[in-house]
Amino acid sequence: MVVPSATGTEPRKITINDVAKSAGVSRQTVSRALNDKDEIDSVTKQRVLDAARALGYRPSRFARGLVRQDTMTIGLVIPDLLNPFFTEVAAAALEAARTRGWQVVVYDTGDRAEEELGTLQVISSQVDAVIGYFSCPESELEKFTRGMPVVLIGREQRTRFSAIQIDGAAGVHAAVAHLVAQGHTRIGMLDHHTRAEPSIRHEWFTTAATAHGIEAGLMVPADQTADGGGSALRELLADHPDVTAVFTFNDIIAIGALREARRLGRSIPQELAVIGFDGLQLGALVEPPLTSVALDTRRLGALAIEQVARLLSGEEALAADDLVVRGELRLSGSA
Amino acid sequence: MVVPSATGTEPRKITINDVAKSAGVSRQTVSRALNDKDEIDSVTKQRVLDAARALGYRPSRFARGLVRQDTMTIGLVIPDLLNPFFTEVAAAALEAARTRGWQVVVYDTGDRAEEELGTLQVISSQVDAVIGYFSCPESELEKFTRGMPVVLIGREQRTRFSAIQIDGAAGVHAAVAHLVAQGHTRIGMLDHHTRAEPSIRHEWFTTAATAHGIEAGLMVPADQTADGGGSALRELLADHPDVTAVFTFNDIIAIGALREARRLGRSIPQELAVIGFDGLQLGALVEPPLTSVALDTRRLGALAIEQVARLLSGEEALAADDLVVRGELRLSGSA
DNA sequence: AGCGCTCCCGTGAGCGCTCACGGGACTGCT
DNA sequence: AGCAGTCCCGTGAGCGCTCACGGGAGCGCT
Repeated sequence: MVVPSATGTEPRKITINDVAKSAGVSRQTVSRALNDKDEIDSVTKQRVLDAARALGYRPSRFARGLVRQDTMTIGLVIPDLLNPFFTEVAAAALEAARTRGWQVVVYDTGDRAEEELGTLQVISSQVDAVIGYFSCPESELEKFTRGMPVVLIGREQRTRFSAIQIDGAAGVHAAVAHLVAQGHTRIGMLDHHTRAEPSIRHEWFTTAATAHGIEAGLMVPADQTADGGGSALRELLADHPDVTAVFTFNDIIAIGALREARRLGRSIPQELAVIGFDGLQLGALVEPPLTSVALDTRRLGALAIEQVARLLSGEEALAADDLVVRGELRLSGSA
Repeated sequence: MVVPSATGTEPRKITINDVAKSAGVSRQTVSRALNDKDEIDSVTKQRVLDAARALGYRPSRFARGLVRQDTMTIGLVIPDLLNPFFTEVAAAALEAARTRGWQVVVYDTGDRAEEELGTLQVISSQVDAVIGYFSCPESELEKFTRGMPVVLIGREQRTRFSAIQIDGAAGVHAAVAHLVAQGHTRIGMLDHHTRAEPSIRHEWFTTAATAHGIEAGLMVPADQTADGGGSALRELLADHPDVTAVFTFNDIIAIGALREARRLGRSIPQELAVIGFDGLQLGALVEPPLTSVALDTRRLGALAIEQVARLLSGEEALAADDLVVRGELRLSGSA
């Protein structure tokens, strides 16, 4: 019952030897009691357990980990846990890791690319592998992860690392096809506000659009927030009032656009159809529910963990072609 | 450049001694090179670094942790990362932990109370402290966390553990006051669907309601989902068509109610005012934006980490009265 | 009595690393 | 030449734990 808390004085760590001495046995016997091993008398075992409890003993995970090489800890690095997409990815990774009994240390870089390197440096000496969504150049990544399995998420270009690729080409094509079938001919896109070049999702959009013989130049960059989506939509409609449908970089932007459309008095989907990307659960909460090119985030997490497992065990790693999550059009109320 | 991956054969761990041998120095010199210590020639240092890289050496966190007692890892146990409230709590805790250079291992029990014990058992030998939202009885908690600092979140009754208390009394009072000021007299509540007794939030509501001289008996239990909120609202309105305002257990339920109200053709807030609880960021995404009794989740996370720090260092712990996060009415479009 | 067996328990070794110390080689000074 | 001082580098010890082994005590059997 008495848990001796360190009261300002030297909180010397209680070791297995202290317990052994207190119980009048050897450290090995203590170890046996604690780990539920066989070769121990049940009376002795209870005595040891009591002593351990009385002293407030807790085994050192370091010492144990040093001798038993079984605990696996992987680091999950994401830009922003509050971004629902990454929340879903994280939840999926946690779930997949749990089935293997792995620990997951989560690092949120707060959308600051410069934090990535610091995080990576810390991480590199704390985990057995890394799963993450990085924006820093590959060379930097490589520098801090020497010899450690790394699985990237949503990295567009092929790298020397494993990467779970997100392929939305077919899904976006289906989305545009759907809009065209509904009679839309003027379709805009609210892209992600990247520095220079448009996103790969924009590429998918333009290919799909031209394949359907419609103009694909109606693009406005948007901040990756609901507000960003809203103002981008306003901007788009101001320049091109004849636009009747928009495809967005992701669901957050789409939801912002949805909200803005309502404020502008445009009914959805009659006067403006909206299709997002990601397929967040969140999309079902807004009204009307969001049509989206959905990603299977659970599969994404499972794939990442699976690949880490293979890299770690030296098994044959999954080929790049198997590490793909494809977007799939999920029809709902907004288009 | 060559990173010798374990190719099916015995993936023997490369130790500091291997690097030392390869570089023709002692292990201590290797340690010096890797840890950026002083007493080493820069040429030697480079040679060691090259050797380490060539061998794909990565220091063992266990061995390092065993001798340097500085890395702190805390476990964060939450029922469901996909529940936005817990996402915010987790993000806040991560942020607060980061400023201290602590690692955070996240465990998602998937809303299954029986998982809590298993998780706790694993956790108890893997982290230095636990922050979590548990539903299991205190006695069970105690059994698995002997001698380990534990900080609970939102635990209603006082326990022998530290707990960050959520006090919504004043906020809920303000919410009811606001509704009354708007002329509402028939105010319902969509409570959390607990087993037996109503939630403490419901208590706050009834006290606030009776204080304003209005009937507080209009309660319907709801699943903690948007759909749950929707059907609970439908049920409430079916039984009591004269209800013009609802207070909900949390924002998710409120958002579901909002959606359902729209479907029923009730305009918000004119024909139905809705006030939620939690103050999720999510509330700003729906239309109209949600009025809510908001919790400062960042403060919640910071408090939890702060308390853990004190428990860990043996400093004087924060008193229960300081470990309170108070709900505050945040007015928005829905009421 | 002697053997083998089971049931407990303890001892040495070692996991991979860092800390404290010691000591050689070289410099510059008296 | 002799000495202190600086700059490197290596050696023992030990962090706290588990594994492999050895061995004593007690039993029943031939």
